Amino acid sequence: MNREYLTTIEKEMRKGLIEFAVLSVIAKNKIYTSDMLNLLKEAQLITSEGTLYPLLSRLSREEAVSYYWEESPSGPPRKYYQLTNKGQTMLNTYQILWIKISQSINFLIKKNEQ
Amino acid sequence: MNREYLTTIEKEMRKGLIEFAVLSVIAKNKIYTSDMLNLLKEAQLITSEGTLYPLLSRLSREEAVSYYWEESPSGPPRKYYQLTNKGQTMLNTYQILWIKISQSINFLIKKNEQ
DNA sequence: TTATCTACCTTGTATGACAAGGTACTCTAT
DNA sequence: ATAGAGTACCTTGTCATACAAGGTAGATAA
Repeated sequence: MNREYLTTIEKEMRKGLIEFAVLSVIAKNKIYTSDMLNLLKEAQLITSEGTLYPLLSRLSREEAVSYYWEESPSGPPRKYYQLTNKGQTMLNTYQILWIKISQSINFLIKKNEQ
Repeated sequence: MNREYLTTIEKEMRKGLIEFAVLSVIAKNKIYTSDMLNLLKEAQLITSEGTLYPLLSRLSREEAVSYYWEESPSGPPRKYYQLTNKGQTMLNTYQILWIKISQSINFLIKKNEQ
C-alpha cells in the first residue's frame, strides 16, 4: 500500500473524533492522562501528548470535565478526570451525532459497492 | 439540547471524513462540483463551498482525481470529476481505515454503556 | 437588456493535531 | 549520597483545513 499519502489519511481520518473518544473514555474509566494517552494511541485515535493535554485543558475550561489529584504508588502524582453534568450531556450529543455521521459514511460506501 | 457547543461538536465530528466521502461520491457517480456539494450537505458532511473547492483542487494537484468539462443543458459548463488509479487506491485505503476507526469508536462507546 | 439562476473559484480567520522540547517527582543501583 | 531511568505533567511553534463571505461569469427568461 502506498505510504505517500497514508500519513495524511491517517491524520485526517482521526480529526474531530478525538474529543468524542476522550469523553467516552473518561465516562467509563477512572483514568489519568498518561493512561488515557496509551489507550487512545492503541485505538489509533491519537498520536501525541501535544494533542491530549491541550484538549483536556480546553474541556476543563469549558467545564465539561473536572479533575482531582491522587498520589501514584510509584512516580509523580496523577491527575484523574471525571465528566461533569455538562460533559455527560455533550457525550450524549456526540453519541447521537456519531450514529448519524457513521450512517452517512456507510451509505456513501455502500453506494460505491453496488 | 444545549446549542452552545453543538456547533463545535458538529464541526469537529466531520473533520477528516470529508475527503473520504468526496472520493466515495466521485467513485460512484458521474458528478460535478455543485451537485456534489448538495449531496454532501444533505449528508451533513460539509457546510460550505469554501470546503469543497479547495479540497477538489488539492485532490487534483495530488492526481487523485481528474476532471473534464461538459456543457450544461441550462447554465454555465460543469466540471465533472473522476477517480484516477491513485485515487482509487486512496479510496480503498480509506475504506479499510474507516472500518478500523469506526470499530475503535464503537468499542469505546460500548464500554461506556456497560 | 436586466434580473435571476447556476456554476465556477478565492481570501481571511480560527481552530486544532502534531512534533519537539521542557519540568519535576520517585525509585533503584552504585 | 547521587546519578540515571522511568513516569507524569505541560508548552511552544508550525502546518493544514473547515468555514463564512465575497467575487466572476455563462445561460435563460421576463
